[in-house]
Amino acid sequence: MLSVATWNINSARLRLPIIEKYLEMQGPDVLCLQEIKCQEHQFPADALAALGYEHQAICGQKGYHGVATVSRVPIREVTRHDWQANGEARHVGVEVVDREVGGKNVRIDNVYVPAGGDEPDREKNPKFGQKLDFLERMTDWAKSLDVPTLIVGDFNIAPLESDVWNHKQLLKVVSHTPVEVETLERFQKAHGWVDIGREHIRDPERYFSWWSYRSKDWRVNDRGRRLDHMWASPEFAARATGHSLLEDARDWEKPSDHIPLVTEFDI
DNA sequence: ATGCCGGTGTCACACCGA
Repeated sequence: MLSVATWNINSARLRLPIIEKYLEMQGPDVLCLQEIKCQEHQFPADALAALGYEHQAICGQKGYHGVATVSRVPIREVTRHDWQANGEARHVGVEVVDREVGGKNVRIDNVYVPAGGDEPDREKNPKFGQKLDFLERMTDWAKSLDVPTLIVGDFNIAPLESDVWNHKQLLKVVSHTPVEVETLERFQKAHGWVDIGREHIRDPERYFSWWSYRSKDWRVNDRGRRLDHMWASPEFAARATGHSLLEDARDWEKPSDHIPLVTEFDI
């Protein structure tokens, strides 16, 4: 049994109390955090180790972005890709020690895809181009993968109509534009990734993982999007036995605007 | 719904999120 969770935490330091609450409540074997918003030496490593998450791979930077994978089962950091080619901390890849699928140790890649700015036009908005380029480099990486891999994190794209509160209203909003969805589809096809979330909560059922801070009464208005994902190699995904969301976490004290997702595997 | 919120960093604001 191996359980893996992903959560865009929007500051690991500010939200240490709810990280601890989550780990004590759900106790996944591995937790992948995005937007830790700190440098590696500022990450609350000791507090998480005290809860049993002593194996850690942290890729941070000052103030923004940053990812960390913490685990209570042994992991080995294997890569940090700079898929945006600008030095930002948006990926860390680990191997899970002695957990095999098809005779090979499984890998978990934790990624924070760039948001992409406001305007969905790479001529007017360089950040949008950087987001697409990031995904193209991820796709090149995926083509060469030869180990069972789980890639999780904030993809900052809600690909399906049922992944957003209003498909038509969001067609020109970055995160749900056709060009982003097509670019993500090319990534998916490059490795045959299985969208584990949608294997368990099937389209067209509502499935959101993020609600803006700006919309009051998030539960009433429910203007959410599915920006966070857990995608696995086919043979790895076949071992998934369960998948769930923790919507209640959006109402915790000083909440993140994202909620945690977790998948259990028979490994 | 281009923001009514909410992070960080440096010191009243900028910049970022999506």
